[in-house]
Amino acid sequence: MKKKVKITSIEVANLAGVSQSTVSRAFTTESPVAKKTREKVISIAKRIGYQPNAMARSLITRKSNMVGIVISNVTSNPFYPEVLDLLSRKFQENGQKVMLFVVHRDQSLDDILPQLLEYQVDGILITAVTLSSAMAFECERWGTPVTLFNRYVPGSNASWFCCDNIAGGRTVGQLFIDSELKRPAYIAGSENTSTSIDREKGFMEIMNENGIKTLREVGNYNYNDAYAAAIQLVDRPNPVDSIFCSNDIMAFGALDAIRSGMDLKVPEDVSIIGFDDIPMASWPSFNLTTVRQPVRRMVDASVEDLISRIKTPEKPPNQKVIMGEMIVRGSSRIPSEVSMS
Amino acid sequence: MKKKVKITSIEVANLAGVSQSTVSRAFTTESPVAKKTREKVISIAKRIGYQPNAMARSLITRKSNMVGIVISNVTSNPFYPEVLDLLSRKFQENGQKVMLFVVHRDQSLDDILPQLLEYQVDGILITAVTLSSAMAFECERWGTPVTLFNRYVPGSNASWFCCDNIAGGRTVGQLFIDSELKRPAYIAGSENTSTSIDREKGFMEIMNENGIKTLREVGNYNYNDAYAAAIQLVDRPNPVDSIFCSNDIMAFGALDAIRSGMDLKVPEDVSIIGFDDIPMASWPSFNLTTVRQPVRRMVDASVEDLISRIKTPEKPPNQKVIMGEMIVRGSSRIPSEVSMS
DNA sequence: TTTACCATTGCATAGGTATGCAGAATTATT
DNA sequence: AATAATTCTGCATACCTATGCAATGGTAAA
Repeated sequence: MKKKVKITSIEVANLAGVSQSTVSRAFTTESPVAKKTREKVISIAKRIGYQPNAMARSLITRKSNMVGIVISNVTSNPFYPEVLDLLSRKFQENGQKVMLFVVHRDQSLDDILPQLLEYQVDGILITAVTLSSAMAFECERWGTPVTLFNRYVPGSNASWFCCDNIAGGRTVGQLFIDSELKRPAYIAGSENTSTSIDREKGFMEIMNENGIKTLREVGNYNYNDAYAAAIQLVDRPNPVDSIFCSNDIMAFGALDAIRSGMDLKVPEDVSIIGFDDIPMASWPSFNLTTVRQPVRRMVDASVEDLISRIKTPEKPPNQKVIMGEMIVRGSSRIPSEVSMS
Repeated sequence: MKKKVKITSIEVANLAGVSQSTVSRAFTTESPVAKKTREKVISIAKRIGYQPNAMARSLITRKSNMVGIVISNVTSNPFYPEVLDLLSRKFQENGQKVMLFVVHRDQSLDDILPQLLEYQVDGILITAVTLSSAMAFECERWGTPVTLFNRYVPGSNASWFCCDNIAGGRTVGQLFIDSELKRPAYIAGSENTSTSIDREKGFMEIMNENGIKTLREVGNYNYNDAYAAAIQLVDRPNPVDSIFCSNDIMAFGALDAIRSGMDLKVPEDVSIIGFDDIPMASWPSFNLTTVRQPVRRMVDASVEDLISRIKTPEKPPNQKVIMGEMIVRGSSRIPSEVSMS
């Protein structure tokens, strides 16, 4: 339909009566060009619809101004769309384009990272996905900085920023104990994720310290599995009186299971606490007590880290744990005055 | 920390004792290379960690194998993360990388499209964002095909694929009428979106045909505004008995407003119907009657259209409307036998 | 054995921009 | 007005890979 002729800087140069170099310089802010010349070039460029070719530029500057974002669980947990939104916005503000990969369970990072490296991304941000140390090494060899969001890799020199999941788990446990709940349970997310493992660890620590036996089910970070798990925990001889779910979505599943499925009351019969504090948690239907992840700060820290390591490759990686905040709403019993020491 | 030396095809060539051309050909499936040579090259490449530079390749082939996805509402409506997930997966399956832009209300497409064109994307897919005809023209001039998902631009020659929003609105209206509801209302999304306008149009058509007066509020496609709007509609002398919300998230807001806010019953006092059928709609807490958008088919159609127009630029654009499906659940009164003709 | 033919390979160049260096044009200095 | 100091500009080249064309080698046909 249309002439597929790409307009190059040379044509602009010819029309403006200058050299190609000058056109190039006109489009680079710091380059030395007479103000008048630049204006002429820019105006002609606009008229004929010229735009610099980022590929050619990247080839020579060795900077693509692209970062790779690898993410998963975008549909199963509303927390991650929010993360993606914030990440993407922040990268844009810093002049970085985003190459996105949404990973599914049937895919491995090992197939995705090479594609990112092939496109010369300046850095890679990985969230909700576990990075193998082999791949971490591959990126290191390639000289591309990697930052993990809410995951970590022990051996590597990737940066990472996590919510303090262990502390979060402890806080929840402590709240249950202060509320004199005696039969707690934990519904795990996906078994091999550090987030679920750490939240469980903190929670169980507190329970062990207080000599309280704790049940455990697996909800795979999704609503339906958590719904079923909650039924298991309650529909038994010695039902639990409190459930800590490793994320909010599962907490909703548990809530619905307890209320609609079992026809019990929350928090009178069962206290339920989640993790994330996604926007829905504050909706009247759920009114969920939960641990708020400091998304903004985690995003800011991650992006700033990655960008600074792109600018200064010799910088060492950063690793930081950021505290969450307990948000008490109506789905959990409140500690009575008496029981508070 | 690391030597930032990029490994090029020339080094592989030297080590393998072949020319750079041969290395290049070894990495291109259809190129004529002796099987043995290719194996040697590949193995050496793997050993020293060589990967072709996609930028350089794109420069010469004039194909970036990247498409741009422009999206918004990623956090406010769970429908769009799902769309993004499916789109991204489908593009990946077709060997296209995705450059992502998440647009916010304070941003204009006019700033974003040039960035995509600068990076030589082979095509652009826009969803949840309105494209100005000026920008449509700009892409056309550049020779880059554009496909719209759930939006359309009257004048342009962009492709678009929409759910049949008018028909969806009519179906909802008809259901209310069959259920003998007499005081219906519509809660609009964002005023200037074609989706909200069309759903309203279909709904109002039916109401007008039946001579039923219909109230109207605006919910801006978000939970809180719809919550407030629903209160308005019910907390008044002559309260409504049925509400059609332009998407599911607003329907949840309306539900919570009616039940928690006003302490009324759904569907006994008020019937509520949404649009989208996001996964949450089937949760027991909501159990929402809604119009399911045929996401899969819309995604498949959009991606296939864009890819085919990338391969064959002279192909004319496609425009198609795809029917949704009414999913009846518990939030709406069911037509009695008697009232069915 | 000679000729024809096919499968591989290398050479040379193109794709569009950025940048060091040197020359040209302009301004400041005396 | 002449010279020195700046500011601009153009030339030539590099970035890395893909590909048309010609040359090479080898094999099959005669």
